[in-house]
Amino acid sequence: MGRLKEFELQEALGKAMNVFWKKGYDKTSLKDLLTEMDILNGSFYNTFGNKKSLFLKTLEFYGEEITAKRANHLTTNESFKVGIRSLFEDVFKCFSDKKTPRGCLLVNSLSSELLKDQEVLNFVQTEIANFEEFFFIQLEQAVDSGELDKSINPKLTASILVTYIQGLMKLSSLEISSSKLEKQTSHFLEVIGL
Amino acid sequence: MGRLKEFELQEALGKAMNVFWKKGYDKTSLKDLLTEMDILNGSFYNTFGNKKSLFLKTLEFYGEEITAKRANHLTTNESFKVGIRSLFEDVFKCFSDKKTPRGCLLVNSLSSELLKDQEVLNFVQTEIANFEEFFFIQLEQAVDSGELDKSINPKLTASILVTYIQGLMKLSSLEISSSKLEKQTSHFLEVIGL
DNA sequence: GATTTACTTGAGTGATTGCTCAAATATATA
DNA sequence: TATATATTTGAGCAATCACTCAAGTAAATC
Repeated sequence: MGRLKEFELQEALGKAMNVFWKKGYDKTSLKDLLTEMDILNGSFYNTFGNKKSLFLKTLEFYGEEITAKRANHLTTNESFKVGIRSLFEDVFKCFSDKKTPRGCLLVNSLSSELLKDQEVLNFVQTEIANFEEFFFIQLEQAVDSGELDKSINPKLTASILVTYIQGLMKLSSLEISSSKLEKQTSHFLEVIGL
Repeated sequence: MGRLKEFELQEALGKAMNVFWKKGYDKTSLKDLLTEMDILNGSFYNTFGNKKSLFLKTLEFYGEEITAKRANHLTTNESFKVGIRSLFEDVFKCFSDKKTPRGCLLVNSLSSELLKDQEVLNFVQTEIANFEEFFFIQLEQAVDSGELDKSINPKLTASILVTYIQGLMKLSSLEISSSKLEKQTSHFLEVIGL
């Protein structure tokens, strides 16, 4: 059965994700990745194929580890209003956390050139669409149950939320004051009726 | 007084901006720039110093050429409501225009690594702050004149607008359907009372 | 213990990166 | 027309890029 792997795949993937998150895809060199993942050239290409292929795997990892956990705030809390605030609280907590890179992997690491790659573009589009769909379902439930006002349009509100969050992630990577973003978000939620 | 320049500075700057806009800072090579600007190595370094210095100049150029013209929609139209819709119309027109790169130069070209450069970060932060301040002033006027409801908070609304627009730019670079973004934006404006 | 198989190691690939520099060229002034 | 000065030209720099490959090593199976 041959020699055993000397590193844990999930652990290495997590470390790679952090590098891409912090430096962006283009500015992350193989040397950066190998150093952080603590493996050598051969092991890398043997396991992950190439840089882009690893990147796609870290996008998947991000979806499972980060986005999914954030979505949980909506499903585990008793109401949408409480849940969505809990979700944003989590986002802002990450902004202050020095260990977590600011912003969102999707926002930070994707260059225009990289998005010309159909495989990457498709993956990201799907990820965004899923996130929006998730919001939509949660919003619809909250409207149907009477928690939220009937005047709220779940479809459009879901897409507005996604757009706003993308902007928030961008601004946070511009080192805009976290408390400023927190205040405006709180106001934003009230104004759109959530 | 020596030999004359064989290219127009503003024209070359505009061409450079388009390359950065389309490919992002990192993925734009000097070869890309020289080809598009139609000048040679020496002329480049003689005139612009280096790649980063040119980039900062194109950011300035973008502020004057693109952002300023968009701001005009608010000052030349008779009301804020009409003006802001005219501004967004302009943005969406650019999304459909094949010649203009999708999204915003600031959103597309800035990598996390580049933002670690204090000069770049400061410039972008100021640009964003100015844009927000402009919205604030226009909103305040519209509220004072009675065009907009007194319940509208000009400061917070201005920052929400900036965040939303940043998100819109990001999503447009992800090739999200322009008509979808147009519909949700129209709804967004109504919901926040504009 | 021999063989097979998978992983690790590290030197090395050609291509590309941003940038330098000396020589050639063109223009305004003396 | 001669001189001073600014721009253009293109070869070439060291560094870095993603990636390859052959040799070495460790484990499972026979």
